[in-house]
Amino acid sequence: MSDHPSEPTSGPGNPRDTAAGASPSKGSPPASRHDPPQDDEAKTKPSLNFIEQIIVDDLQSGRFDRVHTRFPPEPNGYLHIGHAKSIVLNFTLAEKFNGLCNLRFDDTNPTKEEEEYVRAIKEDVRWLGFDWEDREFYASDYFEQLYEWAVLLIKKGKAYVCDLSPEEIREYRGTLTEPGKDSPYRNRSVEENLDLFERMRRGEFPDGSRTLRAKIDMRSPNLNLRDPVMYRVLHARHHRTGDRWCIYPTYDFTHGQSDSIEGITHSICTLEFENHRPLYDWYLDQLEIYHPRQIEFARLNLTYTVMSKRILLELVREKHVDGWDDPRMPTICGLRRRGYTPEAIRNFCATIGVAKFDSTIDMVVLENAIREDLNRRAPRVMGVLRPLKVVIENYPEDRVEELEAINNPEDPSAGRRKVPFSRELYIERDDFREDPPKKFYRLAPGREVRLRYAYFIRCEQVIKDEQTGEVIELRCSYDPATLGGKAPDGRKVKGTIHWVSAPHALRAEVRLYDHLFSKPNPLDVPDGGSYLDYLNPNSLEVLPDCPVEPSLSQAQPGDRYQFERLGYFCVDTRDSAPGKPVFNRVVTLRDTWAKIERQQKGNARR
RNA sequence: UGCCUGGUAGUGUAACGGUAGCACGACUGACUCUGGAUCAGUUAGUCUAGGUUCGAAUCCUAGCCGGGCAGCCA
Repeated sequence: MSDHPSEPTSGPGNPRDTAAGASPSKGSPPASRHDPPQDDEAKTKPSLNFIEQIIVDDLQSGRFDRVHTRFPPEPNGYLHIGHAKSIVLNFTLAEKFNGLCNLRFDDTNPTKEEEEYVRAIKEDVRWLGFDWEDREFYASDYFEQLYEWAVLLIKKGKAYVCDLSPEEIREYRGTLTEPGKDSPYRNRSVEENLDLFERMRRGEFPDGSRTLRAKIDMRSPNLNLRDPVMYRVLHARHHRTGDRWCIYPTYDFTHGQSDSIEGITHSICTLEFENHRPLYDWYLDQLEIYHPRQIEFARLNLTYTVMSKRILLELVREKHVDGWDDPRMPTICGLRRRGYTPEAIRNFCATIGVAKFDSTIDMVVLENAIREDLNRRAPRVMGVLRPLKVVIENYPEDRVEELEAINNPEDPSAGRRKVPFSRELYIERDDFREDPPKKFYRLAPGREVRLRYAYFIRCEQVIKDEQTGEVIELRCSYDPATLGGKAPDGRKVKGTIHWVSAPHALRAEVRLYDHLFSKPNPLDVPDGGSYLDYLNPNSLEVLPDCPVEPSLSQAQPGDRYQFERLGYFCVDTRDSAPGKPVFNRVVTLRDTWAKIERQQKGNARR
């Protein structure tokens, strides 16, 4: 990622020495020898997003002379596509301006965080293609420093130990429209506060009995400034610090200082922290340490899914999906298992842009991103999802031809392969209609179509199940002169369909996915309802036994293919077995016929 | 009723006081051994009302509408 001279980074326990001495208001950052960003690039490339614009301005004005960002997840769940937006933003911002981006875990709540999430988050960020080098940090590494800073604020008379219960704190806080009132413990002496806070650390008090609070302003119109809690008593084992602590700093007392310690220049975060910025600034000012600049952007929303970690957790715990990596989940690992590529996700993040306006991206934009990527790189194969048997009556019983097929028309270097052809084939049920509607170009009684890479065939006879009337087999004839798909007499066929030779077919399980939710915004529920009411009952369809061309016996877990005319499919990394592959449908191909059919039905109804 | 914040085609996103552009979608058409891909074209927008200005999406004022905030979550 970075081929430039490495930045003198600060590590945990090694706060920049310049930090404490820096003028707090200007927050003059530690010097670095980086070239300022290329102004010409900024000018020749006029379309900067608003964050890039701010950075360019900061660099020009001299507020900063380098760019250092960070991606700060809490390890309390798996990353989702919304996090991808933030990851891509932070890492590419650093890249564009020749700077650095840290990975920092904001692990200040031991009751919700786990080592497993840390592992998974690192895997996902790496998979997306980003490298934080040796800059893997943890807010928990700063606990001792944070404690000292808390003591400093007590000594300055800017923090106090409060004995109010959680309920009382809420009552004293006031409401959105009414001011709060001072805690009765607000004016304890510095000595008493110091003593109490130390004893909090020593574990003398039970959970929830006392807090350390900043002494700011109980009448502030910004509720975050009404004496916010800095430390709470929590006798919980932390995944990294073990039992070393029984008091933990709140996120608000941690985040800004962590960015400061790491010498972050631009702290990119989501909109809901806008109201917290004055508080972060207050801490930084009181502590007289280096100021990063916080910039808020709108988080990603996508139609037909949810981005809330809480809800995602619920879907997993209540088994509405098959784990965090269920291919229907918007998680990075879910998308990965589904068959999405990192490139597609990064392109997606690049195209959706970044702004302060709360917006919802249509799921088709994500789908288009993977289509575009896989169209370029996925080898084509033939597979039949819902087989209908075809017997070519004038084709010799024991004859087998090896026909040549193109692996990827978008990429000549992908080469060609042989596909066996014989008298008995499977075609897609959808490719036959006994009573074809207008504009249906495929097979019907008496009609001729082309079998891809093979011959023209004509449907001579339809065989049905006597009981049910269901079409079970087609009797066809082929024209030997049309091998390769062209008729010497110049006659044309409108349709080309895919097929698999029945005796040669490999059998595969295919999993068809659709939106997890049936409603564009599943969170938009009437009173008494739940997003669960909108879970799409058809989000997964399993086809256990699909004939696919024999070359697929070589497919490895994670391999992606285009099943011609159907969509892109990825060999499942969990359930696929040699000789019995399992394919996940990543996304369908654009389906013009389906659209026409929908319109026809729509018109009929009118 | 408080504070913060935002509003540009259907959906996103540019335009930095000087011709409202781009992408996706939708709709046409061309091409095609994938009804895929590709190519060409059409469609449609500055929340409202005032003001400043030769000129306003951009600056000012008022209004309207949306989002966030009352965890010892992040």
